[in-house]
Amino acid sequence: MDAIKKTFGEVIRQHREQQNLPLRKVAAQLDIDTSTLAKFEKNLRHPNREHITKLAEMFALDEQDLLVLYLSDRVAYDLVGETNSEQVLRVAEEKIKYIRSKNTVQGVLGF
Amino acid sequence: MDAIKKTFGEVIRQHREQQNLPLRKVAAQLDIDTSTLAKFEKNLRHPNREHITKLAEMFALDEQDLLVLYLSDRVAYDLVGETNSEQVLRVAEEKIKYIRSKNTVQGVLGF
DNA sequence: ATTTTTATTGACAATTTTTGTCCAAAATAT
DNA sequence: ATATTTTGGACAAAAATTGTCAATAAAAAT
Repeated sequence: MDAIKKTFGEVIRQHREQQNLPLRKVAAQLDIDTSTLAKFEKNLRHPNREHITKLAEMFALDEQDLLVLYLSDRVAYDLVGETNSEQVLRVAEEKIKYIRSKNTVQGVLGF
Repeated sequence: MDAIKKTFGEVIRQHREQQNLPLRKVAAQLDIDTSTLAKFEKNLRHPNREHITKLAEMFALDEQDLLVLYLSDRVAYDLVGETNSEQVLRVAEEKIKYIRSKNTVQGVLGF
């Protein structure tokens, strides 16, 4: 009920500190600069899928949960400045369902 | 109940055709190339806020509704490929509320 | 208290993405 | 048939994003 309110970066940092790992070590595993990881933790740079996967592994987190955390950050950030954000989310949900119901088959979508 | 399932581009085109306006005329008002407008209608290019405002004016649409239509397209497009899109939307909604409750004042957000 | 390690941050070049236009071809209307 | 409209690829320009470096600060260790 509170975890939901943490950002991707906050969660990553929390876990890293819990294990007393310096940026250096985690960054090494991700094959990135410590600076880049520091920015992930401050949400100043965006990790890619591979980064997310590796971070989930390292901290024994459910990858899907971590992905949801990350994606919801982005959506929230995009919409927090919009007055109608709730409506946007509701309409978006309907649209996603609708699009999926049409493209029952593969992944590529005309949209 | 069905309008929700239309994209921004589809709606714009619908209204333009209803009024028998060629791309040329609408594009002129927006001060863009006909080709650009054609792409807006096919969701191959993104209009900016000013474009949306002008389009709402031209077709006597509620600007906020049109904006919701446009933003929800983007969110839907971003998430339609994700298995956990519904969860993402729910978490995003909570986050938006949370962020707003913290930044009760102005617009700039640390995030 | 000094040294060593870690974290922070801005600046930067490189890459990627997005943008709008031009142009030629296709479609439609007159 | 001619004129008008629409389409879509290619393109350069602009904008956004990326990851690193390097200098600095902060923290921890000795």
